[in-house]
Amino acid sequence: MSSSPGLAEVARLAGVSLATASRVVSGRGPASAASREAVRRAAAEVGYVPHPVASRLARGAGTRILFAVRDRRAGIVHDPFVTRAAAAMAAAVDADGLGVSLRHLPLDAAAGLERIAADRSVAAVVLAGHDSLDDVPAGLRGRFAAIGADGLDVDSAAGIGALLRHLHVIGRRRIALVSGPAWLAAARAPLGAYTTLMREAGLPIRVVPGDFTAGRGRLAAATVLRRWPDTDAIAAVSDATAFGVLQSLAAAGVRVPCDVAVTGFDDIPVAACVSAALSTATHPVELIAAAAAKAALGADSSARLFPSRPVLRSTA
Amino acid sequence: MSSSPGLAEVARLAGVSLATASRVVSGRGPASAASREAVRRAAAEVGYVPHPVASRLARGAGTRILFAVRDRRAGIVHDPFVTRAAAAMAAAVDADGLGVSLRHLPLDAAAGLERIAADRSVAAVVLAGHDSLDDVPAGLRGRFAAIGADGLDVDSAAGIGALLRHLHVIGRRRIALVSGPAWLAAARAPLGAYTTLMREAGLPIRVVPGDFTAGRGRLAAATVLRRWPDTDAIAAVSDATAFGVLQSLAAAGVRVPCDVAVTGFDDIPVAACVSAALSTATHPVELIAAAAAKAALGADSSARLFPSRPVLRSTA
DNA sequence: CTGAAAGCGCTAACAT
DNA sequence: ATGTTAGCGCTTTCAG
Repeated sequence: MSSSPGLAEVARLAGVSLATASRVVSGRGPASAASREAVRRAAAEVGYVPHPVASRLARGAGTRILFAVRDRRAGIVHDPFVTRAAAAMAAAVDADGLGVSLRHLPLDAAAGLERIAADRSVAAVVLAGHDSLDDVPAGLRGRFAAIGADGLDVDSAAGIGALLRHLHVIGRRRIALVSGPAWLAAARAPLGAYTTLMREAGLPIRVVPGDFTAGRGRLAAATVLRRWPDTDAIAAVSDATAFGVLQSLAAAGVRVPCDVAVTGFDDIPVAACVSAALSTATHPVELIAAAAAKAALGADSSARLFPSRPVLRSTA
Repeated sequence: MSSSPGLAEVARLAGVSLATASRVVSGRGPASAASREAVRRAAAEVGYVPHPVASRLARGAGTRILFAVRDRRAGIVHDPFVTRAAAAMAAAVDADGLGVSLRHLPLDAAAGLERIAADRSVAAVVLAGHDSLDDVPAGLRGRFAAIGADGLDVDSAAGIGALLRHLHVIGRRRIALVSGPAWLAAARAPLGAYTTLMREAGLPIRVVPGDFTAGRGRLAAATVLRRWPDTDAIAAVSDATAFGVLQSLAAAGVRVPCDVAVTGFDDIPVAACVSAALSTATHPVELIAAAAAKAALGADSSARLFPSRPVLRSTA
């Protein structure tokens, strides 16, 4: 009933050395079937729970994976996609006894990456928003991955392609694309897919640049309507952009999908819900979560009840 | 130019003992101004970067804070609110060299909590979805916080109250509430606020239970319309519910806000955008993020390009 | 294949 | 206030 049986306890009970017990439990290094069995049994008997922190310290490995997001705005860490990703990682590494931390990196990330490489508590790094991987320090070699710049990304060309084909199938022949910003590497694939497919089908190319936001989606739709009034479909490269397009079309009295069909990309949760600009009240989830983390760590913050502010829009 | 100067190096350079250096650097324990200064200088000189993992191992503290969400569905870890919270924590603990991991706990969480308490890699725990804190093991005492059950929550009573007052100001007198499930502690505050305010204002009480989802919002709105046809406002306790209400009203030909005003709660990002059910394509952010985490940790997964599936709804 | 021993980098008594 | 001395729990050469 001691606090927590360690590997030493297990080794003694199994009649082997600490080293052997370690080899068996961690699965690295040789071990005879006999001792393997003995250690297994002993571990089960005393209810051995490994201590990842000790293990990692001994190995010189860190205990957290750092999710570093490069962006102009520090608020990027609250971006829905970033949070989805961070949470997914946090769930993914749980079983390994690791955690993930999230960090915003300004555009000139070189220095930031050096500091990360020097931090021995960092087991590995996941980068996002890094178009070029040239500035990744050597110290990170072998222990980082880059979403969106490393072949590690959604197959947006195929996704957009499937949607464009669908539009063609339902008879649309004058399809416009609201693309991502031209300078963004991640925006090339959808644009390429669009261009290729339109050419193959002998259809006109109608591209208006966007930036993944609803605001630019609104502008883009207006531009499309003005420049090519006979457009019968608009494909946007993000759901947010599509929402903007829809708003713009509604304002112009264009019926969807009879007059103009619209497609987005992402399938964010609300994509399935219609809505009007909603009157509501804020819910400071981030503040509360951060406070909870601090509180759990022992810092007794005074604030326990967080204010909610009404946000009045068009429904009330 | 050695790999990483340790505290020993700093201590030697500062001409003090390891212990003193530790005291200064960690800030715990006494230290004369003189040695404090010496250590500071030495640390800066060699570019000392503390090793949180070693520190925490020596202290017997864990290296991650575990966000444990109790719910019926394992998919709760992808809930937008959960991800927002998890990401916010991950950003909050970054500076401390800690990480956060995310875990789903089934409804009979007792066993799960025991295991968490026994895991020495866990520095602290943040609980969500735990209405009662009776089943929290003693081993977690002093190192956990509970969102929603510990006074650590949004002030929803005030938030809803402000909205209701607004509705009253704009002349609404027959206000219905789509509440949360009756058995949920978190649902009591909004309901209480509503009841109190309606009574004080001498207005009728019209409550229909919901469950925070859009689906129940739709049903609830229909119920309201049938039961109290003269209702001129519907307050929902979540934005998702409000979206459902809006859909239902639109289907019934009720104009918003002229006929019926609607309010939600949460201010989720899309609350400001209108939309029709959108045709789009999936974007498996979670899969990619999890793969990225694994890849960063050295597991060479084969999948690098993740499939996107078209989701056809009403706009195309 | 196995064991003894020397750490990983820092902290915490205890004594001075 | 400071130094000495054991560890934290596990890994890993290096012999045997």
